[in-house]
Amino acid sequence: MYELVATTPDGGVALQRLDRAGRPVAGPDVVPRSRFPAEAARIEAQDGPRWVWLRTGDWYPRLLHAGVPLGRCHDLSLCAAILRHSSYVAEGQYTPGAGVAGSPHGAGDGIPHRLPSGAAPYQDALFDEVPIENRPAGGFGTELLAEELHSQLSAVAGSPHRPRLALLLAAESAGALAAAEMRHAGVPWDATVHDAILRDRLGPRPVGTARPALLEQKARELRSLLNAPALNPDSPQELMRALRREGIEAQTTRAWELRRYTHPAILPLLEYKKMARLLSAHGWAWLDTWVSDGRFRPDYTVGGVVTGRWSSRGGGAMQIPAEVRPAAKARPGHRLIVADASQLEPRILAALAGDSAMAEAARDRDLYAGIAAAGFGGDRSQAKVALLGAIYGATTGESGRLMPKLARLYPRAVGFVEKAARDGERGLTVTTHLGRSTPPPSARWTASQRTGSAEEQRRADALARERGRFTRNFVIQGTAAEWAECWMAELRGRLRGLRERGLHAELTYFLHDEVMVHAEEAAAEACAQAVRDAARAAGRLLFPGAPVEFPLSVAVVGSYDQAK
DNA sequence: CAGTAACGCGCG
DNA sequence: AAAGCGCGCGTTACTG
Repeated sequence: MYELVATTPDGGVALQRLDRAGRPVAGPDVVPRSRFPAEAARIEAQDGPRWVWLRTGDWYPRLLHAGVPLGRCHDLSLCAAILRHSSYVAEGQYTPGAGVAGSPHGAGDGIPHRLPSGAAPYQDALFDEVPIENRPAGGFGTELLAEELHSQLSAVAGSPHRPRLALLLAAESAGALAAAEMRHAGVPWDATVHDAILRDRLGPRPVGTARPALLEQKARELRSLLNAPALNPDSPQELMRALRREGIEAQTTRAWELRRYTHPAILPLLEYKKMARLLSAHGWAWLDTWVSDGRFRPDYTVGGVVTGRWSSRGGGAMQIPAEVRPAAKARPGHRLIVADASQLEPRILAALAGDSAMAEAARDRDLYAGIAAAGFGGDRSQAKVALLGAIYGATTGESGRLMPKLARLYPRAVGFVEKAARDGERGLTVTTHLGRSTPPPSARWTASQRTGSAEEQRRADALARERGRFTRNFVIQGTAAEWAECWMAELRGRLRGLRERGLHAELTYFLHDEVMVHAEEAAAEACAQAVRDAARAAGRLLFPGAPVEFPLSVAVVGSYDQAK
């Protein structure tokens, strides 16, 4: 059973029960906005329907604020974005927003969907294309949304991969709930610990925009060592000129390039860059802006990456550097359960390709060691470089040289990624295990492939290879994201069960192949077990019966830095 | 002067 | 060491 939520022209909330096919079973009930949380709580307690709405972010945060968590939903916008490109949906079977009168889709005027220029260009807001004058006053009501749901469900029902596609839409929607819940909970963040780290590395917080004392000291040291009394080390141009005068012919001021030179100024310069980075990216300004009430609350964008990975906005939630992780600290009486999937992407490759030899090697907890033992004379680093090269499409260097060897060892796995690469180079789309496809190549890309001059041909070939590397990686990264989203969805349900037993435990952070749970001491071990159970369940959901396992490393710790 | 591109570096 | 994939974001440098 579905419970549809929509806005009414006068700003109220329309709630309507739909059957399993997405058809209304009764007329909508309208409640004032203020009564929505209480009404939602009542309906949720009654039979826990699958809630349906245009965007989870429009409704769920205020329910969480009112203390009304929900179990399941169907996020029409996220599901539309998947179905729109999916190769698991037959051509012409589904058009996003086709039910909207006057929309470019409905009118059939041939206007291609423009990608909205938002933070997440791959994630369409369903009705963004509808001209303002054609939008129903007060928003999109139950009729339009019910029709959209029905057409999405029909697309799934008619798919040759119905179970996979249904799983993907359910997982993506569960992800949307989890994203709102994690923002609501926030990562417990100890500003005192963070400040202590900054003081230790940079000196006390300066007034205004002055450099902190230790950073200024480092700048003075640099000016002296480079014989450049007026040097501003923050300016790449000034820095480059100063380095040149000292005979350092670096092409860029990147740390890895500078490291190749031996000059007394190099080490202090690298230290300066590290310190300056800490200050600008995770200094006091970051703390002021993104941490409040002892919590860091990033805004996750589900499906924000073309592969289906999430992105985030605000505070760089997916780039928390190791340096400041001690500040992510469990509250008194609580613990953090931090878990990550070990070597997820190569394991996904073994499962996707059905490569039993690779799966056999992956039975080792350390997959790279297993593969090294099987064919790289026990050299783990060689095995790792070779495998990552296969997943990313390396052609040069050590990784490129090892490819033939890897291909002899695991012809099915290597053949699988090679096919994805060749398809991409030819302009085809490729698809993850559960059914997320790449968008078709851009018109510019396609035009570039019909070329004349030798110079244009070279450029076209380079673009084709570039797209091949993208599609090669897409199937792996995208399927890994699906596993991780199923893992999180399973975990979310299990944590709910713990809370019903009176144990406080909340999902607080998610990063590609890693989760963090904040739980009271008494619940910590049960959480760790829930995390492991959820991973097994995710493996069975994606690859039923496959001999591939997805081991985790799980740490129960006081602060984030203590994990791993 | 505002908007944008390029750079550089953090994460998986 | 980086390379080969995917991101966000702060700063500097440039453009209109």
